[in-house]
Amino acid sequence: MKLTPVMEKFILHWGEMGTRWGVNRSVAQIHALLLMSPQPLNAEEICQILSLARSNVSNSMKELSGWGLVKTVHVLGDRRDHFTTLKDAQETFNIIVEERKKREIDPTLAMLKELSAELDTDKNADKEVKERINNMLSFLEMMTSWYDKMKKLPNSTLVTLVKAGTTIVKLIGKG
Amino acid sequence: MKLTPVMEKFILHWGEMGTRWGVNRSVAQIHALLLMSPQPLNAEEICQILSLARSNVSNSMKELSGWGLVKTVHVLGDRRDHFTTLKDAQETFNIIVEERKKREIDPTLAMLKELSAELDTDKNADKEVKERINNMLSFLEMMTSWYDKMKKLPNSTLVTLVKAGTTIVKLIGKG
DNA sequence: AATATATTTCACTTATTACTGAAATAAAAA
DNA sequence: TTTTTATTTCAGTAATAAGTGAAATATATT
Repeated sequence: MKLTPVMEKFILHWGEMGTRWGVNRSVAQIHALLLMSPQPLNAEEICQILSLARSNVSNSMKELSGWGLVKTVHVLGDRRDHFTTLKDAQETFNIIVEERKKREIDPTLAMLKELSAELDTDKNADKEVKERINNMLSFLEMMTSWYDKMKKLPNSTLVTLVKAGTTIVKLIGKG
Repeated sequence: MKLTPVMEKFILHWGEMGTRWGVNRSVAQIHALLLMSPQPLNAEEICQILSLARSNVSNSMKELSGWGLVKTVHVLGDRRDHFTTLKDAQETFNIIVEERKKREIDPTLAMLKELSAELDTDKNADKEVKERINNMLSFLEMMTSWYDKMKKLPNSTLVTLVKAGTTIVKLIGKG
């Protein structure tokens, strides 16, 4: 496959953005390439298009699979693995949010709960520190319980909600 | 100031999490320390408590100020700068979201608009590529316009909304 | 102005992460 | 079973980012 200038720009931008999100450039570039590619691509093709080492692609595919962003598919009469990614922005977003929650928010919640418990049994614990830990803990709990409810809704309902925007505020009689 | 075991755990965890979010460990640790500290701290104290070089603290403070997370204050009769951070989880969250939007979403939106325009003037542009770029663009536009509306609301209203959760869905007659 | 203190800059070192290429392993075809 | 093809592992290298300490600059005090 030959990259069009548009594809190339997209891939390069995605690669740079990836680095800001703790995803390495190769991984993000491969994801971007698969987003643009009309067909699934095999590892060899990815190497060639992005000028990456075969081993790098192999590891990157594992990383992307770990995020649930890439699927391995097969082409009739071809032994090699081929890769595709979800093409819908909203679904992609949902997956990334879910993964980040699992990797970053959940451990933080666990840590805060632990600390909160420790502070409860400690008589000379600083009151302010206690307050702040609990403030953080309840904020995160509020957010995650909201998130858990929202993720049960179908995407179409979410879109309706988001588009309704602040008219909801009027319905609920606040603001 | 002497760190309690709770503070220490919190700071170390925050430091690790920072690295996953593209913030370096020192910066995140300093932020965590200021979150816990009852009083504003000067650079020297921060060095000593976290065992960091003076220059590292200097640069980290600049980084944190850039994010709008830290304020410089003064103590009567002391020439040195002292630093504090917002103590409220929700406000902190708001600031970080706003900054990340500015740094990551806005440039991506600009890029997508550019590509979308390019594809419009290109007669042999791949239809699918066009579709995906536009799908992404409209998703991000939807999200940012929603975000812009939400950020105008006072925090208390947001809390009400979040706590209402899916009961809103019933009000709006969906799901 | 001279001295003392506080802060920043910068060249350098150290640590971390990304990437490569060769070798090992796995899987299929002959 | 041997050969071919595909994939992964891994040790080493390259690139990047983080952190240090000395020197320079800035700011206040005497």
